[in-house]
Formats: sequence, structure tokens, C-alpha cells
Amino acid sequence: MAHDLRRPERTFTIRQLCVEFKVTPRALRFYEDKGLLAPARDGMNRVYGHRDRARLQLILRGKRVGFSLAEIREILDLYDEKDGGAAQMAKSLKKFKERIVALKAQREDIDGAIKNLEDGVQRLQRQLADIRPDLLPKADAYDTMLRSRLDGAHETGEPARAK
Amino acid sequence: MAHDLRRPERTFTIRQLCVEFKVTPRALRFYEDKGLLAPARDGMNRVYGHRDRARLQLILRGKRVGFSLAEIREILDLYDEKDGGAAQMAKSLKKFKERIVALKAQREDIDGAIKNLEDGVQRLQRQLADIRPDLLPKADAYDTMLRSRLDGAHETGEPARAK
DNA sequence: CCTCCCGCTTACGTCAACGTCAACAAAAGT
DNA sequence: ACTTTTGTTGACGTTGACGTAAGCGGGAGG
Repeated sequence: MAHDLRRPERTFTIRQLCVEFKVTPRALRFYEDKGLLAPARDGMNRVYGHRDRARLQLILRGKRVGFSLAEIREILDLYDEKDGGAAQMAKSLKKFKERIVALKAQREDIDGAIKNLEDGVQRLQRQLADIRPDLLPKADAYDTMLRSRLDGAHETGEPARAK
Repeated sequence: MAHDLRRPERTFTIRQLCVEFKVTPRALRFYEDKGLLAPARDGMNRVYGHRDRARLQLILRGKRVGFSLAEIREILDLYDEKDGGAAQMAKSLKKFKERIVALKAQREDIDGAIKNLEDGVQRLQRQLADIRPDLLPKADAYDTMLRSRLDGAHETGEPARAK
């Protein structure tokens, strides 16, 4: 492996991706087995390119939003299905739209869940304030006010989450 | 026992809840087994009250937003933990806040996924318009424009979804 | 040369969340 | 009185998404 390390020709070993995305090699091989990834090979060894890396990102986010690997595979297939006929495209289009509807519904669920939990937080904070104000996690009085209308959406890098 | 069947004392059989929420009896018993539900008994038979029903709603939404049954159980426990001491409450408070953060992150994921899919839809629609405009799922040209800024959030009843 | 460590493959194990099936009781319809 | 429906408790099967262990090859370092 000694010939070039220019700009966008960067490639990744399995371990690099594993570290970056906090997954095990086993998982990546599993995804490959299931047809979600198809890295090049250097002899026996897998060589992941920027494309594979991008797909992996999609896979992981797909998982986070609740898609099964099979569903993710479908979506990925639809994406790089250069053609396959107009009929296929129409079917893909329909499926995409269905996914979008489902995701929007899920977003509603999440917003609802957030509200519930925030109510719980309010309750607990009030009770704690009565009984043991010293245990309150610092300034929150008007901080909470702000967040309730301004919300907080920014970056986290994109690391792991649930499970 | 026979003494009162006034207003909010409505109870439900297992099947009623199953029909209403589109789950199987097996699932409800399973949730009970896992400590998420604890309906009263009339002899052998389970009798669900409004409280159980509310919990079930939370369970199902919890599932939809990606919580495991164990996590849901934890949350539920936190909710009806009448007390347990101030220290416990502080811990609960922390956990609630963590959940909220996680859910907001997940909403970001979902918004991202939606955007991706909408891009895919655009792509497909343009290509289809070129090749086979007749296969386009009806009027969409300015309909899409509208939805892209106005979004669509209303009711669906609350029925089943994923998997 | 020997030993690590990374990587590969194949195969079996596991965990969650139920589904399915058996075997039975009690209530409800005909 | 008989059958159907609805309910109960086990116990075992299933699916998805990996984890874990076994066994082997190859390069780097002591």
C-alpha cells in the first residue's frame, strides 16, 4: 500500500470506519453480507472508499430512525439503481413518499414524547424545589423558559446514541 | 363484585384494548410479564383501568420512538414512583433530561432522513418527467412546492406503523 | 524465528419481542 | 346441552441484528 495519498482518493480500513462510527468489524461485515455495503478488496482485505463511508452513514442513521436493515437496503438500492426502467422508478417514488409520511408521523410521536418528558421534568423540579432545593441541577428557572420557546438544535458530530 | 359502574370507572377487557390499539393479547400479557402493566384481576381475568390504558399508550409510543421495553419500563417506573426520597427524584430528573436530549437528537436524525428522501423524490420525479411523464402520480408540480414550506401535520387516529 | 495483532471466514450463540401451539376454564350464544 | 368465543397459563419457535469463538494467513517488531 505505497502509491498515493492524495485528496479525495482516501480509503479506509475496516477498523478506521469502526472507530469513526463506533461499530464493530462484525457489524460492517454483516452489513456487507446483507448487501448494504460492497467495499473493494485488496487481496483478502476490505477497502472502503468515500462512497462506502457515505452509505455507512446512511445505514446508521437509518437504524437510528427505526428502519430494518432490509428496509435500508431497499432504500440504498433505490438510490443507486441507475435505471431499471420507468416503472421501477415510479415504484421507487411511491416507496420514498411512503417512507416520508411514516417519518413525519414518527416525528410527531417524538415531539409528543418530548412534551411528556418535559412535563415530568417540570413536576419533579417543582417537587424537588419544595423539598430539597439544594439537589436541583443548577440554574434552571429562566433557562427552562428560554429553551421552551427557543429550542436547541445544533451539532453533535454524529456519534452513537441509543441501544 | 357488584357495587358501582359510574362514569370514569370504565374498565376494559384485554380484547378491547387489543382492538383499540391493534396489538395482540399476547403482547399485553408479555408487557405485564415484563412489569410494564399490572392490571387488576377479576378472578383469573385481567381488568384494565384507565390508568393501564394510559400506560399502554405510553408503551406503544415509546416503542414507536425506538425505546426498548426495558427502557420504557424504567420511564414508567420513574413516573409513578410516588416518592422514594429526594435523592431518587434527583436521579429521575437526570434520566428524564437525558431521554429528552436523546429524543431531540433522534428528531434531528429523522429530519435529516426526511430531507434525504425528499431529495430522492425530487430526482426521481425529474427523471420520470423527462422519460415517462404519464407515470407521474398526478399533480405534484406546485403541490410539492406548497408542502415544502407548509408541511403537513395533522391526525391519523394513532394507529399502528412501523416494523 | 517467534509472537502479536489485524483481518478473513464459517459457524454457532444470544437477546428482545413477540408468535404459535397446547390444554384448559368460564361465559355466552343457539 | 352443546359449541363457540374469550380468557387463562406455560412452553417452545421465530426473526433480526449482531456477538463470540475457532481456525487460518500475513505483516511488523523484538
